Amino acid sequence: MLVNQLLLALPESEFQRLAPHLEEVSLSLGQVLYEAGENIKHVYFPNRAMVSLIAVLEDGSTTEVGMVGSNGVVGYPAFLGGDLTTTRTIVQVAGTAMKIDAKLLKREFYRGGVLQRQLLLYTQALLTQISQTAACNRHHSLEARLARWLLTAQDHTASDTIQITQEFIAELLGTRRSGVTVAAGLLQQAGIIRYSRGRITILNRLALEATACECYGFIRKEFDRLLNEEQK
Amino acid sequence: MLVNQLLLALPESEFQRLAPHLEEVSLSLGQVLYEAGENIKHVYFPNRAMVSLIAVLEDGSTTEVGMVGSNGVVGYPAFLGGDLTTTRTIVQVAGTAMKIDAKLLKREFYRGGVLQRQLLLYTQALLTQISQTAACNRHHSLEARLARWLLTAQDHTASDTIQITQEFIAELLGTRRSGVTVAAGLLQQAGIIRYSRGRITILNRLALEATACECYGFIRKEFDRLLNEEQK
DNA sequence: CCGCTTATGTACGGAACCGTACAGACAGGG
DNA sequence: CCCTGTCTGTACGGTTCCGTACATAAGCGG
Repeated sequence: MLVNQLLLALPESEFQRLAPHLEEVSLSLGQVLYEAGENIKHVYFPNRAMVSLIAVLEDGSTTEVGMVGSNGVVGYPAFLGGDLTTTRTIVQVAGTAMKIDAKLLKREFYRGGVLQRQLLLYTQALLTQISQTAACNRHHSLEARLARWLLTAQDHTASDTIQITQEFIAELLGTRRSGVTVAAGLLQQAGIIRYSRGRITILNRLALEATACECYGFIRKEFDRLLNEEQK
Repeated sequence: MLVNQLLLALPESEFQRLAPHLEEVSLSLGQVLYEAGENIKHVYFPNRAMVSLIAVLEDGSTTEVGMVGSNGVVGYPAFLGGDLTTTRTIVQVAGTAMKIDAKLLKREFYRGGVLQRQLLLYTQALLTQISQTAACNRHHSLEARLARWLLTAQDHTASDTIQITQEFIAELLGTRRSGVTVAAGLLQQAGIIRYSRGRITILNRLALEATACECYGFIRKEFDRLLNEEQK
């Protein structure tokens, strides 16, 4: 079902131009949408799925720089014009997305209109998210960053359980797996989450918010400002 | 003198539309172009000046997320549409810039054309820069990041001396001043730089490149690809 | 030339995290 | 029901960097 907010914000006439070319596809957990350096052929508008943008360093170490959910779009190089992406892009929470040919979207983008405006606003929101993440990575503790990640992940899903192993979280946070085990253990002991073999359940969201760094609220607020204001 | 590459890349006709509204202003060291959260009234196209985008956390700690020189533009929220900026923006290397009213630039941007294309390509380059910085901040040592910063700063200036105190570098790298002293001391002992009361001279650029992390070359290559390719 | 401000050098205990290793615990297939 | 692969818990020395403090040095104004 189409729930992507960028698409839903389009006026009927603009949406009808895209509609024939939108294909609903299912995104499965772990699916790689693009590898770093790859040419973008398709753009995805997630519906209740969540996708990570991951920077990959030469030694193979990784860091998640952005998370895209049903309020966003995956594949910004398609409309910004650079074509190639520099971040590995992986499905983190399974779901569906509306898929569209990159060149076609680019053509529609250059017509201007609400589509263009929405995509540019989303780009700015993403810039804020990534910028804040860069600062967060310098200043905030692993536990705080883990809490932030869990909150954001939950925002992008309906449910309060997330399927992901500690190994994978470690790659996103750019740290060791055993570090995640310790941090997650603290949260679990405090009764904030429950953890078992690749399934995390959030038990106490308020406490999680208290543990997370400011970056969670900061980014969320900016997304609201940029993307939800006009729906009033 | 106008040397900003984004403006120079415009065809004569487009440039003439902007020209009457462009004002050459001098940017002095330490000048704050925008504070975080501020509404953007003017956009700047630097000429041989360098400007830092700085994320500011609640406790006042800071981290530089991007550096803009004469190949770029300062004030992306003006044309992306979000108006407000979330990063403090400071002149790091004095020089001049072409200044233009934000609303006016936005209007020209929405006409499409080469201006729009150039600004969007630059936005993608900036996204790459910030993303890489986020990963860099997790994985690379202070010394490597310092070396990268010096190289990038030199790229944005004509000369091989940079005016900046260790205190200020510390704020950009998101670390302590005394940490910078140690890292800079290592570079100085190796004969790579010379340092004295707010003036750094780069003596051996090749050695500096060997010390810097991969992020320097990675970002530079992507900027070349996106912004210099079409001038062929 | 003196004194003051600003910039840099250095030190030191402590915290967070790394790299690595290994043990235990759980789930699913044979 | 056991075996195996996967996931999680834990440990430990080492490293980097933090927070803080204090000392030295370089320039500038008077």
